[in-house]
Amino acid sequence: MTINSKHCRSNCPINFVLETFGDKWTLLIVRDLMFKGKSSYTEFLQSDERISTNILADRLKKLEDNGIVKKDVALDNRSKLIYALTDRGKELLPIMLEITAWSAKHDTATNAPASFLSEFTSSKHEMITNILENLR
Amino acid sequence: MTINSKHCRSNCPINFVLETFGDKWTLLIVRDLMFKGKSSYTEFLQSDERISTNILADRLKKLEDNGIVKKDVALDNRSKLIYALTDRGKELLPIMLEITAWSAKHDTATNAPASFLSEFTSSKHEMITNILENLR
DNA sequence: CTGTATCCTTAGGGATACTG
DNA sequence: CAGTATCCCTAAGGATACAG
Repeated sequence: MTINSKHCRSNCPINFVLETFGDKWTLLIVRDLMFKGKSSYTEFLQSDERISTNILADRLKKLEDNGIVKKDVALDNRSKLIYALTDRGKELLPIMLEITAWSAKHDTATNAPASFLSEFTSSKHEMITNILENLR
Repeated sequence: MTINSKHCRSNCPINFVLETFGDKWTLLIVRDLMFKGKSSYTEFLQSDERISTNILADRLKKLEDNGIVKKDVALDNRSKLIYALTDRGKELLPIMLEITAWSAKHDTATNAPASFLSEFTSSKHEMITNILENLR
């Protein structure tokens, strides 16, 4: 499957991710799934950045269309829907960690744990496999 | 220096980069500086994605304000201006490479060299120091 | 709980002309 | 060469009400 097969400004790989993630909201949903243990619509709504309901619905749909997120009925509660990252979505992890590292280094106000930077620098690979194991 | 000290939706590191790069154009300028050897206003204008002149001026200004890009007079031609990445800008390289790798894996139309993925996977660190050396 | 629908406002962006 | 200045238009986004 090719993402955004319809309209692409160029065939550049950087531009490719911009077509999907080049807005202020999409990546926050990925973050919530990847690091915050969130999986439901209402949980996404409650993030600090206060996404509005119509934007959230739109971005979730696009993420599904692009094969980054999948939606399933909860096993324990049939009226509840569960969002999760697909394998393709999980593979965004190295990007997300590099972003976190860059921010942690350059933004004094960032809330990344102080230990993160040194841990990431010294054992990047172990950290990635570790997190991936805990992502179901 | 703290980027975006004025208005921040949250103190999350992911959100932090979104405040600067969460649009369709900013990262393309970084790409042009980092990988395409571009350094002048007119060179940026000529990219495949066809940025318009007012948007380019706006994004260059913001990148300067955020300490990611610096502007200098050319040594050989005093009426020519040269843009370059600051150290902070160069430190975006790991993010850019991870983005390229993800795209190369998931977009069949991407124009990243076929060799890139295997080279990046096997010798990430060497690749990064190599590129950094050639970035002046 | 998970969205739609609607309304309204603003920001982003294209095109083009012009300038020191 | 490196931008400003305009004009205009659309997409993005906030608020809120409503619905299966």
